[in-house]
Amino acid sequence: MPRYDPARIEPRWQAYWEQHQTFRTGPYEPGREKLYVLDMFPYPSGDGLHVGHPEGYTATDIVCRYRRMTGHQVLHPMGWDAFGLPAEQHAIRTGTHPRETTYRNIDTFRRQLKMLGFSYDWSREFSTTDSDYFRWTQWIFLELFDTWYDPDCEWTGPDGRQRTGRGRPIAELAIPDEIAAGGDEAVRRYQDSHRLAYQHEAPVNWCPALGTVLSNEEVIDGLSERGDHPVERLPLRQWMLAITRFADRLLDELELVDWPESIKLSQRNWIGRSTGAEVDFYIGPPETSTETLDAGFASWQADRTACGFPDAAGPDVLRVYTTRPDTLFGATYMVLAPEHPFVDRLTIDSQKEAVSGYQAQAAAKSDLDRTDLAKEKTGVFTGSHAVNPVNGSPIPIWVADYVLISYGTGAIMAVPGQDERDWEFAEVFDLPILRTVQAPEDFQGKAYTGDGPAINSEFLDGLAIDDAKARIISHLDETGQGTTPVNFRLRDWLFSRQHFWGEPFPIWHELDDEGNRTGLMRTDPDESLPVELPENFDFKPHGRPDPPLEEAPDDWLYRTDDDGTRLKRESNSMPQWAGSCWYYLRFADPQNQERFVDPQLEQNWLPVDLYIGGAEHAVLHLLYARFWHKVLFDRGHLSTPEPFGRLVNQGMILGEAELTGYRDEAGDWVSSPEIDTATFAGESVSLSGDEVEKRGENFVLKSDPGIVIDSRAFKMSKSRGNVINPDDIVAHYGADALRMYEMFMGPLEATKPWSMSGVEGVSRFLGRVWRMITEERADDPCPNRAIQDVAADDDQLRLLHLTIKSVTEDIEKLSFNTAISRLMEFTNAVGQSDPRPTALMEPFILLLSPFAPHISEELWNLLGHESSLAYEPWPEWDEARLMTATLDIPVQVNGKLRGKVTVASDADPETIQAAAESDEGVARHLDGKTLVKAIVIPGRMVNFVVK
RNA sequence: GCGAGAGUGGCGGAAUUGGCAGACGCGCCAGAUUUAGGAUCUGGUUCCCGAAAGGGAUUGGGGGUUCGAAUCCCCCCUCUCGCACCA
Repeated sequence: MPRYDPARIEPRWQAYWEQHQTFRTGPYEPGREKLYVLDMFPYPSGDGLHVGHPEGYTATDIVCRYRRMTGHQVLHPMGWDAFGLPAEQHAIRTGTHPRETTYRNIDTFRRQLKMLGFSYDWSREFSTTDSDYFRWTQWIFLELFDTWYDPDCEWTGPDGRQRTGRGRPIAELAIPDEIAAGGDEAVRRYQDSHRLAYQHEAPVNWCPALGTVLSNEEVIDGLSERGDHPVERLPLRQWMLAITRFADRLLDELELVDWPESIKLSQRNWIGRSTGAEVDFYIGPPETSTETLDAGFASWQADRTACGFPDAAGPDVLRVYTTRPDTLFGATYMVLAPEHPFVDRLTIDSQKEAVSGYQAQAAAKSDLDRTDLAKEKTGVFTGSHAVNPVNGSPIPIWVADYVLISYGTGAIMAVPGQDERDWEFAEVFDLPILRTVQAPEDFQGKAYTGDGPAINSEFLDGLAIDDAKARIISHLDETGQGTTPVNFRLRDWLFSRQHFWGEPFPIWHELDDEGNRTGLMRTDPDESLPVELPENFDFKPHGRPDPPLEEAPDDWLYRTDDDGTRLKRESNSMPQWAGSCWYYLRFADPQNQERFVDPQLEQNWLPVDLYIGGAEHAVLHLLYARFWHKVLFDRGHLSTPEPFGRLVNQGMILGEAELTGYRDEAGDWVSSPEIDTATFAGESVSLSGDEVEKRGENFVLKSDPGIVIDSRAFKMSKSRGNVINPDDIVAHYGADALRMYEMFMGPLEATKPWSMSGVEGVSRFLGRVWRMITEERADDPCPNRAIQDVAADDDQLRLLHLTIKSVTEDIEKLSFNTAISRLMEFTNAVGQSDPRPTALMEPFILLLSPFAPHISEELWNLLGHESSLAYEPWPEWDEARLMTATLDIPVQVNGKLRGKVTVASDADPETIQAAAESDEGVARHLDGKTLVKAIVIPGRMVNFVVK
């Protein structure tokens, strides 16, 4: 008597699929519709799969299985984003090589995914840590290194779209004569300064106690997350990628993709394009004092009017960026970021101590501390002044950390009258405030940032903001004191890490006689790639901020080139993002030894048609991947301008809902809204469902209904102890039940709480399906004797066709929860009927198969089919079969439902109205009233309006 | 603070896009089967009044448009998720 036993049938079909290579994508067939469906690249962590993974993976699997049955050629690969810190930290703790840990974790992940029955083409699997893969990651880095961005290049891509601006080979960069005159080395340095991959000093979080560099997330309040050790900010030579050069392209071409608006918006905000003005404030040549400042101003202005606004700010001016040039007359002081190069020079002797102290303080703070915690504005006066270019008045120059060196020019003109931050600062330090926009009479606040006529602004007075901006910009332009650049919030991408477990850079630094870097570089030739990580060396922290690879064996770290130049290998490694930036390309051609992807295969399979993953990658991964894609596109390696067509974010799965009550120190219950979580010192008590009841909006304690109880679901976390392990669910209920439950929980994109009894519900459904098809009481598996080759009746056929239609349409909408409920309705209706026509059961199994493939294969097989149903044609529905002879039509009187009438489905309005009026329940409500209007919508409803 | 999304039974969620609110599942209640438990099957289950027939209320709250609103418009409240001194 075989019951539904997933533990028996699931491994069997998994083995069958593997043996028969059922889901291997064959050679691309021209003319047949293709579908490339991709899951976001998982990091194979040591904890194994969590229940969030199967959510997206099941969704994509359903689409793929469905599309194979509709005749599409489907590309559905899986691989591993396996470089990264956890394996390295594990290695430092245990001495196990990260490679070993990584490949062991991959084995676990692969086993778990196979256990869930996903239809990946495993022959395409790879890991970012495979040298055969990172060889091409390094090659792409060399392409970036070999590319400069020509903002003026007008061209039409293979996609037919016209663009201005293109990444071009560095050899095509025009060398100015004065550079060429400086010789070969000058030319090389000039080229290096234009490459998309370049070097730059950038601060890192150096923790001397741990002897390692930490990421921003690992630093909390200036202390290390592990061990609370102090963290310093140190400038270090780093690699940067000039993603900002592509900012406009990344922004504009968002219109080419089918992504959720919210994700597009996040990207737009992250790129943060703003147009404003750069304005130069005269400070005089070095050594100018406040007394002598005035003297040079007039002649400087005259020079500028004659020569115009220079590209680079000279030593005699402070250049600021502002989006509100119309408020220039209200600029009553200036502020420099503590890191601004002019700070030292502008600080007068008596202020030196205060200023350098302030700079040191700012350097110690992380970016987070400087923003989040700095409620009260801080700063120091340099003692120097600059001249406001529109009215010639000297204004003080301050240093404050509310101005960031990395945005705009690192200096601002402060307009406290129209800027809240500047107002706050002016209040603290008692600086003058001048309103230059007329606030409305009822305006109560401090700084006024709204629109209004300009005041106290001479030739701008009376103009609204936009007009005033235009007017002042043309004035600044004419006098050579300002210009209108575009600014981005987006920064260039810090592309190096001081870690061992990442891709090495294919870069060599030239050394001088003393063994110091000259700043000149050479690259590893393409054919010598990959650059492997060194073997046999201790990757433990060596106690200095520079990368662990600095301690690599000399034969890895040094060599002498043919011309006798001593070279030292780049010792930084690439960040984890690198490998995930292009993996979707490699899947189209994973074994290619000649290229990163064959151009024909790229054209065949790209772009990704459906990309599903968590919203945590809304900005960075998607932006970085788009950036690399565009560089490769510009360089002629790709035919598609965007990597991902349709993007869907799966929602988070929370832990099971919890009911929590609170008791104070005395042990008395306290209502949850009365509790201030920050100060509450009592205990929280977990309650069961029968201890509480619903009263109005809230849950309250049954024993004391005055006490309000918290009811909510929390994010799964080890510390909360509410983590669900997919292995346990599979062991208990089977993979099909887990897959179906995760799809049945609610809409794919919604955040939703886990429910163990929900899993049981779905598992019971699979049991009903099993009994509908099989004879449970027989000793060996055999079809249920109610299943017979008889004709289905009209009602059954209507239900079948309705189910086919709904399930098909729901899958296409990714509305899996409603598709499953349709399948349930079907079994509820025919699961007990006898006989059960084969012609009903077989299409049903096919409809079920994308969701619960194992049980479906088993039942299909039981009904006498020799081979897998994976490529059976998907059932089709017949609209004519959906029609019924009669329809129940609701009848309303004054909008309230008062009855229902059954009429022929093709009845005309008069017939329907007559039937409605004669309905007993309706007639009662019409009786004695005047009929004002009758609305009859055939096939839908009737509404009588009466008085 | 700014931005986005969401508020529907005891719970997760449906609702053809303006036309029978609560599909489907969980939970609960009753019945059948069973020595019993489990499993299974059948029926019921938004709330209130009522023995019933029936009636009333109801999609976070308030207002509006409409014959008709969960759905469209305005105001407010709550929750979740991003971003956060970007000049």
